[in-house]
Amino acid sequence: MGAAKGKRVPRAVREQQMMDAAVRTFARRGYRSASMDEIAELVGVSKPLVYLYLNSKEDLFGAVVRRESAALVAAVTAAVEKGAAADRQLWSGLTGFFAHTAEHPDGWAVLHQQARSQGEPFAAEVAAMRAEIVRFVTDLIAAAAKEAGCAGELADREVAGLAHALVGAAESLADWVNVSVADGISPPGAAREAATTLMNFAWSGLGPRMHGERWTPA
Amino acid sequence: MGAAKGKRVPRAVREQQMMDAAVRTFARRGYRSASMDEIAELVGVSKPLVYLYLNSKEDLFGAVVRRESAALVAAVTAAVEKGAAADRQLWSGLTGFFAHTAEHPDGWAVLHQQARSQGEPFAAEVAAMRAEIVRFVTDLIAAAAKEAGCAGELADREVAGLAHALVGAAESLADWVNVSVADGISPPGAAREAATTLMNFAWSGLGPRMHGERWTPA
Amino acid sequence: MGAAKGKRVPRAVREQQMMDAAVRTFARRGYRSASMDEIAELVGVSKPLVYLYLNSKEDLFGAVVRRESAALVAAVTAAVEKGAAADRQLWSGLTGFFAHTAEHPDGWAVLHQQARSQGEPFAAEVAAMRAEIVRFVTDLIAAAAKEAGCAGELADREVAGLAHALVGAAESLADWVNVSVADGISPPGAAREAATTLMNFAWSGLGPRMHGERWTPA
Amino acid sequence: MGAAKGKRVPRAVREQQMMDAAVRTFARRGYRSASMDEIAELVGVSKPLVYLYLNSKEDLFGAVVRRESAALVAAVTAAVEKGAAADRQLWSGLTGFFAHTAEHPDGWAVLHQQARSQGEPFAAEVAAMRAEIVRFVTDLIAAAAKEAGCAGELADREVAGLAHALVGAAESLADWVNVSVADGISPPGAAREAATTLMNFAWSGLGPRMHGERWTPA
DNA sequence: AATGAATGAGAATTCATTCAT
DNA sequence: AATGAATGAATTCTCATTCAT
Repeated sequence: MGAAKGKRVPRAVREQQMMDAAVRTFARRGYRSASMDEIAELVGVSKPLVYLYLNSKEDLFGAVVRRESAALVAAVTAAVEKGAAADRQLWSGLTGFFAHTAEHPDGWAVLHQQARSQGEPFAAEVAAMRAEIVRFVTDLIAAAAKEAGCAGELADREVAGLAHALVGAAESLADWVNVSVADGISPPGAAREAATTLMNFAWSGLGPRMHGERWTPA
Repeated sequence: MGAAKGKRVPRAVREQQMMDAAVRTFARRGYRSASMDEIAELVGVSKPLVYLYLNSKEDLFGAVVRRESAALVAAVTAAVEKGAAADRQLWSGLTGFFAHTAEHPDGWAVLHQQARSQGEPFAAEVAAMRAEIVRFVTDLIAAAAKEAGCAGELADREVAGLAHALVGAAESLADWVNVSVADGISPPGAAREAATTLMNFAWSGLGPRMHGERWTPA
Repeated sequence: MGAAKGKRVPRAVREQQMMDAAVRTFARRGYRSASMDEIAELVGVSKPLVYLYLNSKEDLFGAVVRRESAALVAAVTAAVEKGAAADRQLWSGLTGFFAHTAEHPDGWAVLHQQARSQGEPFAAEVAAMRAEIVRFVTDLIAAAAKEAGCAGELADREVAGLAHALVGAAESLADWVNVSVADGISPPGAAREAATTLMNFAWSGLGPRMHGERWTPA
Repeated sequence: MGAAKGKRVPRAVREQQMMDAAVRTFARRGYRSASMDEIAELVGVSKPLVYLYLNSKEDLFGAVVRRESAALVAAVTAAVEKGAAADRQLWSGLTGFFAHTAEHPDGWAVLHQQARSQGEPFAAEVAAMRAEIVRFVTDLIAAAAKEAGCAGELADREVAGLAHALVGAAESLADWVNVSVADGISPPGAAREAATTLMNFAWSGLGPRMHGERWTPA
């Protein structure tokens, strides 16, 4: 892969190529095992150029983490149908999430598996991004509770717990979908299917679900 | 530090000491960054002895992963109230899971964060263990469906998806609980609380929950 | 920083700017640690321009050494009161030496500390310059001896030794004065003071000095 | 050269071998240009062993500087005839200095040329050692002045200046002797000759010397 | 049961230097 | 007169691993 070997590419473009290669390499090898040599070779460029543009392995990883974080948040944000009912907003956001992770499995692996298992600079960065999403979900749950006229039934801590559970469930499903799909089935359908399954689980609950009740996007 | 520096310790004991040190080191540094030097020093023995007993870093990590996997599965299995209703079994298993991860944060970190982000030998091992748990949950859900007289309502794939979602939610909650508790609240109570929160989420669903419905262990 | 960033500067001027930056950088970092990047940045031009004008790091250092050598020799030569008595000539030359090294500490550091500790091309260059000064001093001592009617008392080798001692004493005093003065006392006065101290030491000797004898410029 | 290639040498011995090789290499190449590879090869050992024992290039250089500093101070101290007259003490100390620098030219080069031109950690260390010697000389001059009944004639600052001049003269002569002798003439005689020349210069002064006066050790 | 001595193989990082414009 | 893009060649340092006792 790695960019047609044409020489003299402008810096901004090269930097993106380098980050692309880095995402791929970090996802496959892990932060420590990935070598700057491999990344440079993947871009079709010498190592010093990578250092000239991105300073160090640590900086490169940081830049990658930030870029992928921002992309994920942007994808989810863009997918949410603002103004809709809380459950509908949740469902659309989840659809965006599953679609994005399916389309960018390496970016997702860097965020979810590599960055979190590295020490403080990176784990914290991803944790912050995740906290942002958890907060979004928390707000939606609280909003839904208010809409439903539920007063005080749900303690703040329980809402937070539910949000964490929901986000964790989504992450787990994303992995499962990506693994079981590999790269065959159409992502759009799969993303909506996964989001619906999750809403059925989270919104309706397993108990009611067993009596044939089901949550639907409509 | 760690083990008392008395010499001439029997092999079986030394091996456990080494694995203890390895769990701690791998959890804190990650597989690649952890050094055999640090592990040996933590045990208070020389590196060659670690190699004599555990062969290689890879083997040591594998042994650690297997030991921690087995311990986790054993803890969950032991906690399940066999013969009880499906939801009660689920709840008791989750309680065991939360209690174990809270008591063994390093072991849980090795399994959940480190082993999964390493290449094939280890990721597969953890995946197998996880699959075992997912299958257990899947069976419980299916059993509950049968109990409820739900026929064909739940496709196999959907059940599998729900199980994955539930397991992911549990993992996420485990991290959240361990972080937010640090080492303050009593773990037993925290584990039951987390399990209950998760059952409320998973079994009753967010929708019903908002109208005051709540799942209880009793 | 450094030179105003105006473009299109004539070559001769740019070359001096580059050598100025080089003197400063070599003095502070040493030959090996100084980087062409830093020098170029200090001038406010790109590295290729430095190479275009000065060929290589080695050439640049050589040019700097030669320029600073010549400047030092010129300063001393200009300060010597030709035709005066030998001791008076020596004193005036020393005054010029101390004044120059105080005014050009970076140039002096490059000559005295950096160039001498580098390999053959540069150490030899500085040694040649130093030899020139030693010869000048040697001649002065020989002349003084002749004036004093001292015949054969002083072997050539001893005169050479005395000259080397005197030059070394001057170098040492130059460092001491520059350090202890930092940038406080007026350099002109300091230079004359140092020269007088040294003449007292070298010409009168410590023994006589202790009985109140003292050498004076007049 | 470098130690018979026999394997399994005790650590303490190896460390000395490494420092010997380092002195030689640093003296010839300079701190920056010397490579750990070359040092290791000179010892007949692999690079990792050098790092295992001496930590880093910086630490190795520091260890070398401290060892050579201590050796020089010890040599001078041992050579001083305690209790003798001030000039005699000075002469004997100088003899020790010239003998030591002649016997350990690489050590002297590391101290005088390399360490001083490196940045703060090392330059300061050598400066401290040198200051110790300057103080010793200062005290001798002051003592001589007191012996001579010279009261207040010599200001403290002038004494300090004279001491600096004397030390610088000695350093310069050491270089000159080592260069002009290379490794031919008997060092003991050369050291005494250099010391005597310097005492003639410093103690009697050039002026008196020209009238046939001469300082003698006796 | 245990260790001091030693290394092969790599990894990140830096730097003087050139090419094409 | 001047520069953005690019690299070959080191160099420091680390680590899993073994040997001889």
